[in-house]
Amino acid sequence: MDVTPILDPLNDAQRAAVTSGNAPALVVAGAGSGKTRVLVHRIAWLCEVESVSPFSLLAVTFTNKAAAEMRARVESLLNHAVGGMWIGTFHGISHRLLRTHWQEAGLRENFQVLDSDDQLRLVKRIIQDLGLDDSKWPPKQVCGYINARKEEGLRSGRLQDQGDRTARQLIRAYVAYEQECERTGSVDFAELLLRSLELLQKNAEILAHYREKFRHILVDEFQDTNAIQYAWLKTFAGKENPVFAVGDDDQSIYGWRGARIENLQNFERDYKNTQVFRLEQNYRSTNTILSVANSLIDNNRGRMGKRLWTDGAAGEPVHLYAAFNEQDEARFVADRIKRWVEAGKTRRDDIAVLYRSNAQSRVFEEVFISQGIPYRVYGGLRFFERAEIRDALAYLRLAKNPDDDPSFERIVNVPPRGIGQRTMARVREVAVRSRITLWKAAENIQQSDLLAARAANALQQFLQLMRALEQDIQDLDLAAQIDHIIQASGLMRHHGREGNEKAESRVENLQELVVTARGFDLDNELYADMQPVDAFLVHAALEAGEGQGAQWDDCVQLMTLHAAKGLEFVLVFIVGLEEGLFPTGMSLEEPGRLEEERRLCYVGITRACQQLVFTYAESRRRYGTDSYYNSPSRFIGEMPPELVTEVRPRAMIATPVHHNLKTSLFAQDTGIRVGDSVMHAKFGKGVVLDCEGAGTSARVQVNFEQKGSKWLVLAYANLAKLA
DNA sequence: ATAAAACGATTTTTT
DNA sequence: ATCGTTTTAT
Repeated sequence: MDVTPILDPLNDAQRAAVTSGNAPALVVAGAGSGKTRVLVHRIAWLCEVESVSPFSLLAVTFTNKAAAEMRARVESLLNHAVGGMWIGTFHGISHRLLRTHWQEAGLRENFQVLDSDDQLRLVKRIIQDLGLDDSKWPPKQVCGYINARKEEGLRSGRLQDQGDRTARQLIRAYVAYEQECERTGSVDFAELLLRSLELLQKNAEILAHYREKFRHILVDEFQDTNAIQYAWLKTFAGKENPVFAVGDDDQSIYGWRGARIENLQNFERDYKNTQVFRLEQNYRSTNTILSVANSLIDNNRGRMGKRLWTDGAAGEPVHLYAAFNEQDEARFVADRIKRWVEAGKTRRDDIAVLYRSNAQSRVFEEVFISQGIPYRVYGGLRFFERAEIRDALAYLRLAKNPDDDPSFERIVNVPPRGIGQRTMARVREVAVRSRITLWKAAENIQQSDLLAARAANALQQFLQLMRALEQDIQDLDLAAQIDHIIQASGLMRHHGREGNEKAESRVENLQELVVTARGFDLDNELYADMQPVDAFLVHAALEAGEGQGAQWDDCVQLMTLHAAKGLEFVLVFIVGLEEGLFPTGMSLEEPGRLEEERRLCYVGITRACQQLVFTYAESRRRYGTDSYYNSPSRFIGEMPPELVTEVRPRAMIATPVHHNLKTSLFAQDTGIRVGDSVMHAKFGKGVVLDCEGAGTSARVQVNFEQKGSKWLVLAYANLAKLA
């Protein structure tokens, strides 16, 4: 057995972890220390050297992306596919367990997954049905309450109000919510975990089977596990199967959504004979950047203790720029970016601008557009979260299963077909009273005189449409089914009719859905034994897809600090480093919250490979009002002053200059810029008023002589420039 | 059913 | 300021 490829690329600490014995192992892996590499090589080591079958491995991650990357890297290292190995997210694996053991789990065979949007809709309705005022009981908060209880493993039946009136109503809502989920066969994200945990706890045979099966359990990002995920892992492990957990307490930034850093800190106590490995050698950043990071994070208490080091170069000092206001801040960043790119030091996509809150991206976008810097903003709605996509999938679901109430609710009047709130209230009433689904209620209600003729007729039409859809798609493949549905349901016509550019993008998204379905890869352990349609629907529910379809060519990356975790860039700007913004004002009351902000800053710093730049603005407009005399973030003061150089690139005081003339970066490709006269095949002659975005998403606003002002996607518009 | 007007929230986000 | 949601008016 040649172990060279497995062990050679590793340093001593990594190798010790990878080759450790059968005991529980905790790998405290600093930023950029090769955490994924250790997991991947550990798997390879177990398979190749310890002769552990891939079928005996369970590897758990938080995101689909991480799971996919791990699988790809294992396969590339081993040089063959590892089909039987369970690599997936907590939710994906739980889902698979529940599909396999739906009976024992007390579910129906075709139970469906509610994503957060579905869940919120349901909770909204329940609050209404309970006669609660939704301004006093915000659905989001009730949702949060339910999820938090589930994540603590608490079902509604076990909760007591203890005379607390608020708690009483929340519990009422939780009870009703659980009943609705039961009635409709729905399982939300937290339920996937809780239900699969209960499945194992209540079924000795099933538990024994999986404990026998999974001899090794590997977990990524262990510091992000919540209470239920921790219990879930512990249940799989039992006494016999070692857990190999990798994580970094200093990068725990999701405490606010239930992640428990203590899970990492208490690992040794919970698992006897744990071996702890520390990965402290960093392969990403300069020594200066690491010193700044180390020094900052030293201000946190109760750390497991870790000090990053590198045998690489010292690197440039970190730069700090005190901006006059947020425009000045963005202009400074744009200026620096231009200099780096023009000097040929990096590509633009190796540059990131990191901020605390999404709202901060705006000013950067405006300035980047005016300066012709292509950029990409992360975040926002992802593909499967878009309303039109969800509508289309709801049609598909309902056609397959008329008893799918959430889907029924969603599309019964989309596009509008005269089935309003009044009609639906009646249908719901019948459904609840007779304990039947909405579909059956809608069928039955025809025989009663509960509905006016017009409403009854509209409802009848809808039922017929769905029956026809079900018939029509029976013999089609997945992509053809979706194609047929978006046409025959009227969704396509509905969006096509509007003609504005938002509607146009919805039409494009629907077309893209067909393409996505065509390219859908069923070949995944987690979709074993499923029909393509069902697998696709699960895929849509469990994986929201990329934020922005295609990776555009060479764009500066704009994202929140949270979104940056796990990524690296040659040049990193951390902007908005002001007290009250970062750390955010809301974190100041609780010391624990402030420490999480500090870890967030640490995460940001350790994204940088070569150069790190901090900025803050002395005055900034937020929520429509200006704040003046902002103090620099305390985090700056917690770094070694000799490593942080304050820069003043402009001798003069920056006067905000309002250039409304936007010079366009697309000028390079098309020669089109603001103010030009252009010709369009359909709309005729017009003048370019505005532009935004970059690359394939670049759009221009054109004022046409005949048709008025329109936004057009440059890539599709085929504009000809007039002399 | 559609559009205008009023209202309200506004840290971070995956599944 | 701005965006999404809900209410109200046509």
